[in-house]
Amino acid sequence: MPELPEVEAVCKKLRKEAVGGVIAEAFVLRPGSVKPQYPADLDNAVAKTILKLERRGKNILLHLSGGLALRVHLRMTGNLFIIPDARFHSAQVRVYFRFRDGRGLVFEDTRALGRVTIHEETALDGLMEKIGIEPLSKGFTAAKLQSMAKKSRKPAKIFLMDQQHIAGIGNMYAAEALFRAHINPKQPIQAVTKRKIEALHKAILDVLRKAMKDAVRSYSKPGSYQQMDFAVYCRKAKPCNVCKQAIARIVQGGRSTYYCPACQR
DNA sequence: TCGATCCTGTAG
DNA sequence: CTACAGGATCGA
Repeated sequence: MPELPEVEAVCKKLRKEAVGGVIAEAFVLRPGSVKPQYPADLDNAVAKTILKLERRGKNILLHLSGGLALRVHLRMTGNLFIIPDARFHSAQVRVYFRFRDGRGLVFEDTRALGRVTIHEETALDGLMEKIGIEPLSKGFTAAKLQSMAKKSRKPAKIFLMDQQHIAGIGNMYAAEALFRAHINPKQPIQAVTKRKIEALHKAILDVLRKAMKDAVRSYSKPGSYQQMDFAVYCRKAKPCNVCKQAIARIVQGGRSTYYCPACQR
């Protein structure tokens, strides 16, 4: 489930507990979770201190001493958190680090689609260059969105989910933002009117900020993501809150898209 | 830009 | 049993 707000919530919680931690040992319980690297590469984290933790799009970056950084991507079902004793971790944990003080930094991931990789800081910069603008940053203005939209012929929904344009928006919040802005997900983003692009800009901010509050709240208990009240997402055939028309489900880029055919023309 | 792929779990 | 799940990447 994690999109930007959920990943941000994970980071907030983790930052307090993990920064300053010294890694004593790395354990790869599922080799696939560290691909395309070798499990042994994570051993390079041993004896390093976690200096700083940040989020970039949906990536969690743990900067270590010695010019290295861990990159964690939660994908669909991942979660990253601290446990008091590294020895007592759940069966779903794919990778974990034991701190010198005995605590565990664990990467739990039911579907095992997520990844934990280690990089030289310089190499990481290269990877992160491809990630688009942070939607909650100052630079993300309606004008900026407009200028990006003008250059893309992608359907609006696909455009929003493309991490190279805007970082951190996934399937749920893309659908919700488009609904609020009355934009048809199939419409080429290029062809969306300036007025609607402005509405979309506001919708993105509103949806993400709202979800951020929910996500932070829900993280008092680890392991579960809060869901906001969705207007269209996962509401196939249910009546639209605004016009009572049945919410439609279509497939775009192999993913479900939910929208109101009446409100989003 | 489409489809396959990486995985497991759950709902119908 | 099949369909579907909030993501990203790769090759055709």
